[in-house]
Amino acid sequence: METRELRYFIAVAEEAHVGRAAERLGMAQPPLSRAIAQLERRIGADLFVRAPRGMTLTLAGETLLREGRTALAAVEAAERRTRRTVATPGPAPVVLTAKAGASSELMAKLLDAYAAEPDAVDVEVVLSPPGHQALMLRDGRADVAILHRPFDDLSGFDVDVLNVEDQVLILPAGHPASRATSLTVAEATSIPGLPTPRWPRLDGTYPEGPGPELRDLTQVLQLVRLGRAAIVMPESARVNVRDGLAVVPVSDAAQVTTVIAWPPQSVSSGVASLVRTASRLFDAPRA
Amino acid sequence: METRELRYFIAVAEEAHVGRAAERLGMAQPPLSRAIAQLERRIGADLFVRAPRGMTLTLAGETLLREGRTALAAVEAAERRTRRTVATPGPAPVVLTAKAGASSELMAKLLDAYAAEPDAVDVEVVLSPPGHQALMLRDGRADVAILHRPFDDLSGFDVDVLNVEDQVLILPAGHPASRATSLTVAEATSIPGLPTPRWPRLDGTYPEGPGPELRDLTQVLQLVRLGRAAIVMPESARVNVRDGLAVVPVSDAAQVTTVIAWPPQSVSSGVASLVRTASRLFDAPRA
DNA sequence: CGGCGCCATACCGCCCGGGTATGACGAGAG
DNA sequence: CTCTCGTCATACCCGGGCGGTATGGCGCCG
Repeated sequence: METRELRYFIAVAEEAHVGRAAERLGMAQPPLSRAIAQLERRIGADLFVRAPRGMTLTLAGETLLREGRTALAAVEAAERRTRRTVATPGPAPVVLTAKAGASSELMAKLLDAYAAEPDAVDVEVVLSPPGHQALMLRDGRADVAILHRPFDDLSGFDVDVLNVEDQVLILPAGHPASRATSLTVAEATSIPGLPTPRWPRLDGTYPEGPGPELRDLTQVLQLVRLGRAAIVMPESARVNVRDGLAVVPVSDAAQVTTVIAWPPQSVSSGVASLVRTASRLFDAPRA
Repeated sequence: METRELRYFIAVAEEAHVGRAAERLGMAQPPLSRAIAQLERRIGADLFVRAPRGMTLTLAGETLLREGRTALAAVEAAERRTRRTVATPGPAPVVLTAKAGASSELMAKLLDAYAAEPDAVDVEVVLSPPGHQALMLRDGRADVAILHRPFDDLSGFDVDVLNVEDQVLILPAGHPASRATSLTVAEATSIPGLPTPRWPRLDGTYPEGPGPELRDLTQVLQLVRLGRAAIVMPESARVNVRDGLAVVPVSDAAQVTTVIAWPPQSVSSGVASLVRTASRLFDAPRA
């Protein structure tokens, strides 16, 4: 199978529509139809069921979509890292990616401590939207990432645990519920008049639901301050809490684990020393 | 980058010789030369240094070889698993791979216990040469594997630890060294007249050294019995020890960890239940 | 029942990947 | 110093395949 075929397949699978997929790929519809048919013949299995409105995946198609995405990311990573190998004759800089607004205190400490190391190399920090960090690590755009269980998919990475914390509910100051000393998740997410905001999925669309659609932490906190929402977050988010906000522990929420993650078989000495610094600084239990 | 280009590059890199690589790929030399040159142009970096005798990798080339191998394996895995998804309409059978002769007792227990489970599916056991298990898992020929640290590269897999054990020296019965109650690695591998056998590397070639070249456990034990060799092995290999052999603990040898490993994002329910059975049966400390 | 939306088929042209023949170039032998 | 050999690169040709346009088949819906 060629990566071109894989790209075509993934486009059609994601759009569920040959015409739109062709447009996205910058080509005409018929050759794409033919390429998909050829792929199905070569694989020896139907990948789509042709419905009168678009196409949907078969079981085999779902397998290929899941595995093919990581495979394609691996190929892109190989190409990207090869390019970067030659670009810099000196010590290779390290690209670190993290979710904008999360673990900022921890990252500041890490970067300060690392810069003081004798073997430190340049660290380029890339703040990307929630959920994109793992993708960037998989396709070679980043060398190392700060990720959070259970939100990010850590599978396939080597990781070191940096921190484990509980979650809290952030809600408008003065709201009756803010007088509680502790809440359950069920209680926290069903307070009348304070719906849970919705975050965009990886493809930019929003899940269905009653809450407002939001894109970053600042927006959320502003909305909470206005008495229009409440949100459950790791307690390290307290550092962002100023006037107008109240915080209540959520007793039964999943613990959030902050990890530093890097691709297996990484040979970058910069990544290795950065990870070493992180483990020395934080080195939390493996919970 | 297309997988075809990647295959070509890997062939040339491994052979360090365009002519031989072309032969191995079943094509003529000139188009292969051209393909490599095109790849270098597209990547924007020299991958080889042209020497009068063959070609050697640059730094960028080494990166592409390392990352490209896993990427290519991922693409092949995607294709293979897609084929296998459709092949069987019923519950999907599971392919388990393990090193021939290793952990046989543990595997027997596991397979017996699993077969008795209510949700058990067919398990196809593939015994392959040492070191090939991880490859098979990476390229989709197997769904789950029994691996051994520190010998196998576990990076990128999800694992459960099943067993941790020390290593012992197996030597001819009656040999003076067999009267020792314990040996160090240095002592065990430098007994006059008892060289350590050499095992083939993944590509089938042998490392340099004084010991005999061998291919499987039976050969080794026979040679030891004949007084021509001695070998350090995990102590579970004692079950293979019969007349004519002696066993001495090796105090400072690395502990051997037996794990069950599977690809991340595996969705096979068969793999999941097999792993569950294994953890329940053995569930060793995570040392 | 007509029109529409969507995918498949038919057919064509051109690019590119593969083949053969040959050149360039450095190493080593004499 | 030169001849030869080994190795990779270049030149050139050919054919398959990929992408393009035009059009057909076929459910759905109005």
